[in-house]
Amino acid sequence: MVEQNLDLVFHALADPTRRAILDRLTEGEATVGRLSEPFPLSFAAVSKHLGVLERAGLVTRESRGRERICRINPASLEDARAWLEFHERFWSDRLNALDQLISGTKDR
Amino acid sequence: MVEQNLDLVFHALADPTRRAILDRLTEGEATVGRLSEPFPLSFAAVSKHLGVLERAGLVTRESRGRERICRINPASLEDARAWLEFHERFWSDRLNALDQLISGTKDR
DNA sequence: ACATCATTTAACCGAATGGTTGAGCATCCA
DNA sequence: TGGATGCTCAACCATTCGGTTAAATGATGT
Repeated sequence: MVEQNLDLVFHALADPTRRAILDRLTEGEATVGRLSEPFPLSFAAVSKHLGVLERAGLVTRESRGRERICRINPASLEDARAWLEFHERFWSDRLNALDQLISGTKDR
Repeated sequence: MVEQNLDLVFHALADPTRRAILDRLTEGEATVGRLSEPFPLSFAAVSKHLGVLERAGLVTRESRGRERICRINPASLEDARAWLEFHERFWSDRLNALDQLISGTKDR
């Protein structure tokens, strides 16, 4: 559940175009057309990227007339950030202790 | 540079097997063989996963005799965590302001 | 009604991913 | 020396990915 969500979120974030889209969305909501402007990509390609972001829960698309306006949904980021923060902190805290432990016990 | 590193790190984290490997490595260093034990995968598959993690800078492999011992390198996580934390905080801070802005320009 | 605009969907393509098996390379040990 | 062990590399396969163009859907405006 959370695990699979992490798959989707990390996968979505692993693409520079998608991260750029998210960056752009931090300036405020935008339509698909407006979002695709800065990219040398087809309209459809950006729409696909938005699909990936939406499936990961990072972005919501809402129909307004014939446009679809996109917004960021930071909630999904929280899972990923929590995972990273936990692991990073865990490792940082343990690093010295681990080194000592390792050199003392050898692998077994 | 940082951007490309984010590609590699997020991509590496987008796979449950690789996250499990990282989880396992938090318990201490381990050889490739030991790491592959809990997975219903071939040895070579796990070795490949470790390659992905290593290329992302998340893991280091060091030869020790005929074994290769793997360790976590939390430094690379930092980039990803920083990216996420910045964006999440940015969005959280902006969310209310955005809502107001939006409901001001359009009815709600 | 009609043409146009905004967006998605479908079909397709080349490249990358995640997996396999099997060969190859060091290293350890009897 | 020779055989087993630990691991990587190469070749292969099916699936997914990121992109394209073209057709389809749906709302707008005249």
